[in-house]
This record gives sequence, C-alpha cells and structure tokens, in this order.
Amino acid sequence: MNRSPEAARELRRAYLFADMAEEHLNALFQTAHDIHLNAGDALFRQGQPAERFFFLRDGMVKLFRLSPEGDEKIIEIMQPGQTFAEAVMFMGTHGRYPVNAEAVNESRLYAIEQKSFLNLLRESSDACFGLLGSMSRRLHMLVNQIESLTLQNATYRLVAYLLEQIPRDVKTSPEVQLTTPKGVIASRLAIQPETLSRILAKLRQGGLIDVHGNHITVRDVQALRNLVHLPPVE
Amino acid sequence: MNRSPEAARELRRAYLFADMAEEHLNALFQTAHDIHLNAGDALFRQGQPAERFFFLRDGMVKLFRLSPEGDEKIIEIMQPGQTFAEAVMFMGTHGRYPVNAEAVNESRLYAIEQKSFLNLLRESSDACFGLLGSMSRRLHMLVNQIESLTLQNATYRLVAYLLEQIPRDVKTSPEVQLTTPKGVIASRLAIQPETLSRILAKLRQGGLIDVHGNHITVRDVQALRNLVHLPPVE
DNA sequence: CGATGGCATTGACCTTGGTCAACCGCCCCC
DNA sequence: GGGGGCGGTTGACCAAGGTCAATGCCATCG
Repeated sequence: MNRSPEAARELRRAYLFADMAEEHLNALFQTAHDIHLNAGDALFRQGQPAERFFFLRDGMVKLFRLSPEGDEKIIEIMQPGQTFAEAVMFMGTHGRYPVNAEAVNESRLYAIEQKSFLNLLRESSDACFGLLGSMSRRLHMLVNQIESLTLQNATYRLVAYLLEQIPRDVKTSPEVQLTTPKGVIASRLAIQPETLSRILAKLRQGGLIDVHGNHITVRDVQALRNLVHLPPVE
Repeated sequence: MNRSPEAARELRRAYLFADMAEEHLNALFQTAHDIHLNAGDALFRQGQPAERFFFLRDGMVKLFRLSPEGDEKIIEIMQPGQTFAEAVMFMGTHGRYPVNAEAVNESRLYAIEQKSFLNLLRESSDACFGLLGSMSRRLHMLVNQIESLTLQNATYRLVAYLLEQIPRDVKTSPEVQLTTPKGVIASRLAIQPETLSRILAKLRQGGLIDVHGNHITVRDVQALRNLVHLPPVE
C-alpha cells in the first residue's frame, strides 16, 4: 500500500506512537491496512489468533467478554486516537485475543501487523518504552476498574463515569453528551440498563442533574464529587 | 553490597528475568537490597513514590486497595519467585505505587532500584521483552478477574480459585492446602468471610468437598469443573 | 491452668441490584 | 397511516450476598 508520510502523523495521537522516530513510524505505517466497520460489526473474537493490533481513527469500538449465558461485560470502550490489542503479542507464542472487539458506531481503523511491530521493537528501545507506557496505563486502568467494581456501589460507578466525561477545563454547570447508548454504558459499569435508568432518575429527583435523552446537565458538581469522595474543585 | 553471582540465579525463577543475559542479571543483582518483613508488615503504601520494585524470595505478599471506609480488596497475592511493581516505572514521570503491599506471612524479598533497571532496559531489548511479557501476563490476569467479578457469582469464583490451587498433574482425589487465612482468600475473591464459610459449607453438604480447617479434599473434581463451565478432564 | 484474642462459623435479618413484565416514544419501513 | 422493533423507563417482586451479633475454636501467653 502506498501511503503518504504525512498521514502517518495521525498515529502520533496514540501514546504508543507519540515519541517514536519518524522513520520508524513511517515504516510501520507502510504495512498498515485500512479497516472500515459498520455499527455492530465484529473486529475480532476472543480466542482468535492475534496477528495484528489496531489504531482507531474514528468511531467507537467496544472490547468485551461474554459469559456462557451470553451476558456481556464491556472491559473498555476505545476512543479515536487510541490503540488496542498491542499487548497480545507477548502472551507466549502465538497469542490469542483475550476479549471480543466490535464496533459500536461506524468506525475506521488501521490494522498493524504484529510482525513488523515486533521487528521494530527489537531495534528501537524508544518504541519499547512507548509500548511499556501504553501497557502500564492500561494496567492501572484495570486496577481502578477492579477497585470500583468491588469497593463501590452502582451509584458511585455511574457518578464517577459522569464526572470523567466532563472535560477538565469546564467551570460552569457542565453538560455531558453521552456518546454511546445507555445500554453500552451500563455494561461498561457492570450494571443492568434498568438500574442505570433508576440511578439517573434518583439523581434527577435529588436535583443533582437534568436528563434529556443522551444529554445530561450537571446541576451540582460539588454534590456529585462528594458522592465519589473527590475533593471539592477549587 | 557484595553478592555472589550464583545467588543471582534465584531471580531466574521470575518470568521477568528468565531470559535475561547473565551479565545483565548480575549487574542488576549487585544493586539489589535485602528486605525482611514480618507478617503484617507494610512494604509500601498506595500513592508513595515508586523508586524500586520487588522480587519475592519466600513468604507471601498481598497487593490491595482500600476504600475510604477501610474495606480492603486484594488485587493479587504474590507468591515466591514472582516480581511485582515493575510496571510503575512507566507511569509518566515519577510513578507512584497504585496499590498497597503488605506481608501476609514472614517474607524475604529483593528490592531492585528502578533506575538501574531502566538503564538496563535501554541497552537490552531482551530485558524489554521480558518486562513486556510480565506485564501482558498481568494484564490478562486482571481482565480475567474483571470477568469473574462481573459475569460470575461468588460460588463460581471460589470454585475457580480452588481448582486453580490443584497442581496440574494430579489425577486422584486432590488435596488443597489453603496457604493463606480464609479472610485473605475472601478479600481476593471480593466476598465477605461469612459468605466464604457458607459457600464451603454448601459444597460440603453437596458432597463435593471435605473441609478440615485449612485443608480441603476435593471429592468430586468433575462436578466442580462443571460448576465453572470447564471441560471434563480427560 | 485459665485468660485472651484472632479467626472462623452460624443464624437472623436486611439491602442492593437483578429479573420479569408492561409500557412508552421514536424511527423506520412497508 | 399502521405496524414493528429497539432502546429506554417504570413498577413489582425476588434473591444473592452483605451486615450484625452470638458462639466456637484454637493457639499463645502469663
């Protein structure tokens, strides 16, 4: 595939590639494949041999596990600019994807061959460090998730999720536009859709938020922060 | 500290060091410190600046989070021959430990300076690969834990834990010696000690196991495997 | 030897969140 | 315009597991 080096810059949005040498990034990019998914399309299934990993250009992809009964738990919702499944390469010989991946919205991705990436890692310790950084961030994220699943209740998890959706620099009464169907958020938080509804209703009745479909107006940030034991914002 | 190179071999038990060049391992080992902990001693606290990571020689160390109310959730129970807190080095500048670490039993460890390890990683891509392997194993373990916390109930988690304790090659009615107090196991499985007791009693009444204090005799492996949807052992 | 304290067990009760079912609003499509 | 399907909401009920309290069981120690 013939690709412009400028387009490789797009990859720099990912932590994994942020500090990678220009030449390495270009070389890697030459072997990348374009992927287009419609909403609901599967990208890979748990247990399949993992020969490539992915950079999400736009759209949204969910990573999830299924129970034998068919219940779904979303481990992570990937956002544009993020990479995923890079870690699988190191799961012994011939790793397999440990989760399922499916597009939530229409999505465009680059698929990168693990073989070429492995070659690169052998040569460039900077690339190694980029990957180590990516993986330790994900590790930390999973530990946080385990903590909130075990030590906190459903209301806590939902409120924490809402607060995460508020951009850092907002001071005024913040608006949150839910970017995924509520059912997806429920699965990410490991609660049932009905429970999500009820918690939102409770927060609404308490005057903490307003809900209009996907759009939530936070009326009392302070109260929400208290609920999750966060210090008041100065 | 003056150390015999032979003793460095001890470190090879850890995946992280298994394939590392002899010279590198020795160099790293020269800067290692001995640590001795009594049962209940803290090794580090969540939030402390992380300047070293650890190799557990013997004993047992728990890694855990605390809720604001003081409830404890054990993320991982470290066994002799394992390393932990290696990943923290890559959490941006001056990482901090994301969990607490405390000895369950009397323990001996080596503490390894992250600085010397970082230097080594820059020089040796083999060392990098060892670390990447360690981290992806831990990543996988955490995903499994999230799955069983959200998609499975308490009985499932306990049975899965018991089956994990059975050595691979045992065919006859297997004996499980619990190596930690039941309260520790309960926290690892995210259940209350009372619930652990009750589930064991239920399994006992069902004729699946015998319980004598810390010692559990599995009377019906097949039935237990069915409970956690594992295929029958051939 | 009895006292103390930590761990485990058991029972009674309660709370959270899941389950099941009905229903609404909306969009799409025939 | 009517029907159907999907996502979300609401209500009634239920159950798994948490909470609280009493008790037992050792092991340790004075």
